[in-house]
Amino acid sequence: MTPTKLGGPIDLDKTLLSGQVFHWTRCADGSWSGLLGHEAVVVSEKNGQLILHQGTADRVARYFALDHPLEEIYAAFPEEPMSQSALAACRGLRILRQPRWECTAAFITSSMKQVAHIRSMSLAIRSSFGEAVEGSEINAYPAFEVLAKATEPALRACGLGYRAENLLKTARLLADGTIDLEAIAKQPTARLRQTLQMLPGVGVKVANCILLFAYERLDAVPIDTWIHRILLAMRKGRKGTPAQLATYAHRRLGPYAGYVQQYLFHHARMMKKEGRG
DNA sequence: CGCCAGGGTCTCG
DNA sequence: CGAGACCATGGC
Repeated sequence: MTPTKLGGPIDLDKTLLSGQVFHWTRCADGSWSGLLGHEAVVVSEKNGQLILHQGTADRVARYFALDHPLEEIYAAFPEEPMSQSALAACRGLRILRQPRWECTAAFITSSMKQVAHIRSMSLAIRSSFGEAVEGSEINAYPAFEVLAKATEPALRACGLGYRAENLLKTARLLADGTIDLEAIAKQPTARLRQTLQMLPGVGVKVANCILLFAYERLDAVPIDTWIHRILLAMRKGRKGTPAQLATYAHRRLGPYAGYVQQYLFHHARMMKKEGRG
């Protein structure tokens, strides 16, 4: 197809390398290939604009959240120095709108894992259980109905370790209709967080990742080890319970706290990578 | 090689 | 309620 300009501004590398999604692959020419469900997509970036090379324009534009009002979001960033330097370093990073199940499954496997290994687990699960997609190197993420029929050893063979049991139990809860990831989207955030935490392997941190990345709750703040350290630094080392830290994050990071959090997270990781050379 | 990773859950005091 | 142990695996 003829390359089409979809809009922007966007920083594609930062968006796809910031640890919110794990299956995209950067090609030698700088373009990115990935999947939206069962559709193969190829995109690139030119002058801060998203260029579509393969895929359905409106679906891709929605996935990359080109409608998020970045300037309004940036205006709501805290004046606080760490947030401002993260903003300066990560302009154009967008929070994607991911498929619910795929995002839920990926973050169930994420506990005590580095981003690189979450990716390898995702690819292994796709390879073992997913359907082939024409025009794509990788398979689609398997539906929960498919994983519900898998075995724990088969999931462990994908590198999941103790997380295999959680993913399997969650897939079975969804397959038997106990929870409907689409129907619960209309719940208010606090209740939706509680509902998600009914899934095995989903605690408050993973629930907040799912809220932010798959349910458009841009004020949700996942507090992992990185954000934990950053919040403690903002509080000048003053400690507190997880709930107190969450309340602090909410108040301090503002109405788009999830966006601020993602910029802080990505910026901190990139700084460490630079430090290693 | 030893440390730590986008944690959750259960048990104990 | 809060702290600690335990859970597998791989990158660095």
